[in-house]
Amino acid sequence: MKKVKLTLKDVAEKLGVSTATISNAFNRPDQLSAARRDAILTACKEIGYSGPNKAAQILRKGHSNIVAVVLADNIGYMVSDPVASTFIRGVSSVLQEAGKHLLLYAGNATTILDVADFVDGFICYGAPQNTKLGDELKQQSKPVVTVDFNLEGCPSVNIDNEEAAYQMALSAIEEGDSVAILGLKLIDSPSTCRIYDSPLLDAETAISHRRLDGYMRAIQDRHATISNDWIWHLPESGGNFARQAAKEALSTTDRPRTILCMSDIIAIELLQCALGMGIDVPGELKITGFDGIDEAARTRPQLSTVCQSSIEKGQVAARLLLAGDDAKSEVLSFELLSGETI
Amino acid sequence: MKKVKLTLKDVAEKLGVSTATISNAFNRPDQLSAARRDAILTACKEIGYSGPNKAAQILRKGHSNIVAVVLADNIGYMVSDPVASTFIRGVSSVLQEAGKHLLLYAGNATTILDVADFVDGFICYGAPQNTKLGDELKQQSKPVVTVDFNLEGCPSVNIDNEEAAYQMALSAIEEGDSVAILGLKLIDSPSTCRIYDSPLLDAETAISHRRLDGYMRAIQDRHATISNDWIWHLPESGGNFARQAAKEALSTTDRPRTILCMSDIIAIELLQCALGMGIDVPGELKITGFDGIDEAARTRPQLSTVCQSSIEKGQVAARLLLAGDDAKSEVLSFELLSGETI
DNA sequence: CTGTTAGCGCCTTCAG
DNA sequence: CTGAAGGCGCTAACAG
Repeated sequence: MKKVKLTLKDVAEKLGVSTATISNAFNRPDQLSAARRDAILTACKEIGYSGPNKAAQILRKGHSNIVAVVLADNIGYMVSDPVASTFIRGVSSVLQEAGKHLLLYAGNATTILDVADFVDGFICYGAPQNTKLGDELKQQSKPVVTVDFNLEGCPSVNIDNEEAAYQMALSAIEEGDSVAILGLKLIDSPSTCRIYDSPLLDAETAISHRRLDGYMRAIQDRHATISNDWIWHLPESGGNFARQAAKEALSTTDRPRTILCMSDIIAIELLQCALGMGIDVPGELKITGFDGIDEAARTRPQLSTVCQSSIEKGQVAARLLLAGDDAKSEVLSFELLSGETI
Repeated sequence: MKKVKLTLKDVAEKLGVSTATISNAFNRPDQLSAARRDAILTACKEIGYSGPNKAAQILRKGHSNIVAVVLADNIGYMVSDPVASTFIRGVSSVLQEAGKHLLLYAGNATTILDVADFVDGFICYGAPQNTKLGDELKQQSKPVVTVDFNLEGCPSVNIDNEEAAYQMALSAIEEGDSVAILGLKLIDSPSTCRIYDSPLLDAETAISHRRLDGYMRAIQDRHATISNDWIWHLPESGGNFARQAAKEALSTTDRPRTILCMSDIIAIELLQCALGMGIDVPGELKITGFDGIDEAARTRPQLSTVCQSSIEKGQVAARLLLAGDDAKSEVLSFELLSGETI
């Protein structure tokens, strides 16, 4: 209906008051009497003025109430991943309560600078696939909170991945077992493969390597055996990557006694594969997962895994970002779910 | 590192050219020689100027490259719903390619006006839970595309829900069958219940009612029987709503021969429930779903359902929005998947 | 091809 | 409580 765009100035004229008063009526109730304010507000509603233009406010005030959530990968994949979507759910609940908006950003985007100017901050879920984004994030001036990885100088939300992996592996492995690992992104390759001697990626910060460290420590403590051709790299949890790796791992002539999986999605795929091949779990093969997604509790036999609360991660990350400068990194707790696969 | 924020003017001074030239170097390559442009761009990179401030551009140009996707419900629920997240995936793929950003908006938000000023348009997935948003959407001036429902004057993306439901029901129901329906949001209630004589919601536009119409037409054509205490209202697909309704429907003394479900999520829940009670499907009970989610193809027995491509819906919706004024509504095709539950 | 100018719509002193 | 004024940082005309 209304196609004319009213400005603050128009309204001020029409009501015969100063622009400052209108502005204050909307933004600073303490600057004028309640009666006056009410009168103005209702008058505005009648003329069809819904408040100061947001684009102008963003420029003038320097903030927008928009928070960018930078996902590790493309948006499509991330949104259908149960762990990531649960995380987003956590973030959005806190943001919505705080009246902030949620801009979804792909980790494979070319740059982040095209939103850095107007966004109020970044929540970064997993190391962005495009590593350049990490640098840009450091260069720009808006606050950043990272989750499941670290960026120099930014508060982060994590669990102790090394310890979680260690405990999980320790409870799965028995003295002298032969072990294989279905990992996440360990090396720089777009497809499923064993790592062999490939140079490891970001060995210090990536959660996949923290988990790997934990697994290896447990393997040593248990005097179990593994070699680098029994460690698989998976570019991501989803799709066929897990199935391929599962097939490979199960068709080795000397099949491992225990397979440690860095995500539940992978573990579930492996479990289905194994059962399909008539392998007895856990009699002939033990399997562990990681994450504790809902579906893991519904598998038969029930998956043994590490539970971490993605929703809490999201909430904490959002709160850290909103807290501003005095935000300090948090390490969240995890819990072993001893199912029936070990 | 760099904490000083350079402005276009600063840069122009530093390089000894006019501000317009710098602006043109970034925005309108045709306005200056390639050599000059290159020189300027590299100089900018050196001083650490990454381009014109976006907030200012939004104000000045009147657009932001941000598209709001308004979900029916709260963001958290929507993101974990397989149908919705697939839709989002479709939208995001097109937007990303077009260099647009994706702002996720909850359908239960209080207002939409706080982004209308700077967003380039709205894609509305399902009727927003907060019905006020629909009115606001019409009042404001940015383009809107609706999906799975209609808003006066806005292009929309739909399938022919009535016809799809009709065909699905027709192939499930046999002469004289007794039928029940597990529906979606049919009346105004926050919990699962039978509709009885409650006033129907938005009867003309809501997809749930189009589907209901289709079901009823098939029931009539087959001389089958149903009554309004055999039609369930579910506030949403997820959670326990489906389980509750399934239990109710299966525990009636005179159990229906056929149950038509308005989503696969509901149908799968019903199927599990029925199997758990030892009911033979489809021998004693026939079930149909709606949507064609991946999981539906994996149930045992395989679910009979209506397949629609959510990803395509998302892509089409995004393209319609980007097309601007000459966008016209589209009706997408569907397909019956005759599984083993009828 | 380059420089100048007038806003985009608002918020915030500051003096009244 | 009001009115005027100076930008926030940029772009699109228009001159040159």
